[in-house]
Amino acid sequence: MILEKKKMFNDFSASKGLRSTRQRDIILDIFLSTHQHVSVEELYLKIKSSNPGIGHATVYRTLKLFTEAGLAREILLHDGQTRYEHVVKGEHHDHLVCTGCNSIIEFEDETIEKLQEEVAARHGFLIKNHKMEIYGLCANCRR
Amino acid sequence: MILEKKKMFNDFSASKGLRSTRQRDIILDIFLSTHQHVSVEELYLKIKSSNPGIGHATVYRTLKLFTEAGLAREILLHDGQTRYEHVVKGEHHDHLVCTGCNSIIEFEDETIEKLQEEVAARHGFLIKNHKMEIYGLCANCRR
DNA sequence: CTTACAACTGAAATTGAATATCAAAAGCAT
DNA sequence: ATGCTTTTGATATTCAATTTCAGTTGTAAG
Ligand SMILES: [Mn+2]
Ligand SMILES: [Mn+2]
Ligand SMILES: [Zn+2]
Ligand SMILES: [Zn+2]
Repeated sequence: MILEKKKMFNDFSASKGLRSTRQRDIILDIFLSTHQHVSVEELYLKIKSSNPGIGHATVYRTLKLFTEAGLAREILLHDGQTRYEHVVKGEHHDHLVCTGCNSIIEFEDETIEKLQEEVAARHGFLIKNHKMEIYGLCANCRR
Repeated sequence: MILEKKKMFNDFSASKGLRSTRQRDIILDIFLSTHQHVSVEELYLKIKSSNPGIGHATVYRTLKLFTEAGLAREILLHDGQTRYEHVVKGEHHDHLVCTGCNSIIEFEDETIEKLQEEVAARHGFLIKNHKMEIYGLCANCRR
């Protein structure tokens, strides 16, 4: 799982002529060890604690590379913090976002995905990706 | 249509004890005259050209009021610009966003909306609102 | 093992959207 | 008209994110 991701990034680096650096290895390790939907700042602080030398800019740059390489996905919620989640090959999910406690529930719905394809086809539109976020209150926050 | 919106905002203002000001009237007029999905900066520039006195902050503040009043909706795409679109009472739509030419196609799909309700119900989640954006290439940009 | 050079890094500066501040102006109930 | 409160807008500030650039590092060739 983790090795597979590292291989993915190695292959990506090779294909792009990128170099292998200590910083990228460390950032990938720590990213893979975080929970889903980690914010850049959260990740940066976690990295700092074991590797004080690594800079802000490098973390931002490297997360963009992970996204390009297909092992991370950018998430923009409504809190001004960009988050990244882990991409699992062949899987896709969307989000229920609780505005009460900020928790995020993931879900998959094959029928919705199919209908999206149909909508796109009806407009001659070629889908690259999509996002769907449902905002509201989770079971805990409702009562 | 436009009169109805103005009434909506008047009612909202009254209910909140807000005052009626020249600036809010102008901003509402010009907002209602813009295309869908106008960015704050676009709107601000349009306002400036006929009303040089009106400030940046007022435009931001007033758009938030429109959103609260239920006649505008905030849209965050991936270009770092907050956009606002017109809300038509009783209607809802989502977006196909072309990454080639930045055009936006609106669509409605009642079945998808129903399925979202079901997903939420399955998780005991109470929906307040949602957004769905499908990114890709429009018919023109495909070829 | 050098050397050469492009890629990479990180501290610091910069950008840019959005918000906060606060004195002056304007709305409104009396 | 008066008095009080809201609103405004120039300006400052915030904060995430990007850019800059001099120094460092990876790597391929000699
Ligand atoms: Mn997720
Ligand atoms: Mn729209
Ligand atoms: Zn919750
Ligand atoms: Zn297009």
